[in-house]
Amino acid sequence: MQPTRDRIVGASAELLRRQGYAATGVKQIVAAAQAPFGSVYHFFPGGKEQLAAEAIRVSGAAYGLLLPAIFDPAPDVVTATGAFFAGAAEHLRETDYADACPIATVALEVSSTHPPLREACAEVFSGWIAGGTERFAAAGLPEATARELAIAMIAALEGAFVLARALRSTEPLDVAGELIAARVQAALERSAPAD
Amino acid sequence: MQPTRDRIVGASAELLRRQGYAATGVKQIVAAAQAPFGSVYHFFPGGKEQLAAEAIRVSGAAYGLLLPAIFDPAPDVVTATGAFFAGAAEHLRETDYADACPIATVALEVSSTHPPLREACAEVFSGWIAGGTERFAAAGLPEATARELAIAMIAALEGAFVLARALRSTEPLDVAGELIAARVQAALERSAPAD
DNA sequence: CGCCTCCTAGATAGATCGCTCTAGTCGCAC
DNA sequence: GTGCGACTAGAGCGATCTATCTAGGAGGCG
Repeated sequence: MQPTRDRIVGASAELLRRQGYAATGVKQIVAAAQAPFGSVYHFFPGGKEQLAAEAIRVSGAAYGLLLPAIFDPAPDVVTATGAFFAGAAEHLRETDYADACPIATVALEVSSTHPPLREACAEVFSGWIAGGTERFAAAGLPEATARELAIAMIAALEGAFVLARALRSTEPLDVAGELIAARVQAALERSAPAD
Repeated sequence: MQPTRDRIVGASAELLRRQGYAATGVKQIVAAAQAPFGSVYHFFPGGKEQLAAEAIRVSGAAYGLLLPAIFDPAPDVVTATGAFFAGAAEHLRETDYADACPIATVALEVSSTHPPLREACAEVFSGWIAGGTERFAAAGLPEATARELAIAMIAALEGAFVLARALRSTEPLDVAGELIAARVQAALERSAPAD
């Protein structure tokens, strides 16, 4: 079994992803993690907030690894972009529309009320944007265009997740994925017309 | 002063938008609405959940009115699309990144835990999609294309809100707005090449 | 062996949660 | 005036929340 601390962080990340910060109790976390209650405050003297901040950073970093995992082995960035959305749609369907973005729920919930958690979310998003920018730039796009596409891709994914979970349909993910992939293609053609 | 019932719904909508469902207490709602506690359970025998469902529907419908308000007087749909995102960005800045989508926070929070609230959110989103489809179709686009653009527009807006609130920047809204407007333009050119 | 540190274990405090309940006020119909 | 329904008003219930507290077990080191 994983060490207690890791189990606590892992269980927190999963619960935060599904139900958000306020609705997730410390008791619920320790029950899911099969950990003693006191251990939470031993490892995280800052309490629930510190634990949530770490869970956000850890699960955000883990989710960010999907970028290289999907983009690097793909034949081209357009295919990779499409696969990115398709994979998200599949995972969402498999988990009965529960597992979308690991941090978006918390991000919206706490942005105006818990500055440390907002900052943790901001760091994660910035990391994703940097990762996406890197991939698009590696495909030959100018830095500024690459960054815009990365932001647009992540925004489209997040928004499609919102619609998909509420509507219980992957249509938004399909539509958004196609649109972003088309945009990436168009940008590539524009930046290197004589391919 | 507005009737008590309306003040309760209004205060609920505002608090739900900013902090979500779980973090918003009934006591906090009546304090903000300057209403007696008992009135909540007089008007909403279903309790907090029923109240939240109505607040979602009301504020969702109100937000949906932005679509005709912006699209109908605009010279063309491309300009309107841009203005839609620009207006959202301005409002977000004005409220110190507190007021974004009135229902997205709740939508993510409750989609897997409170079916009646998920359904209320789904109805609102469906209404917005229908409204957007109508506008794009009126501009001459085929029904299917219009619907895809409407979904993409709303998804991009929602996702940009998530990023913007966390990052405390309107850059995602600017980028997403430009991308969607360009996509609308491209669709128009494709469907009526000999303008 | 004794000692120290790290971690487990959970009882418990104090505040807050959603909600119920009773009592009272107000305006309108007759 | 009298009666009635609609609404106001908030005390208080049981449950649950986060966080603290004390006590003990496990293992390394002298």
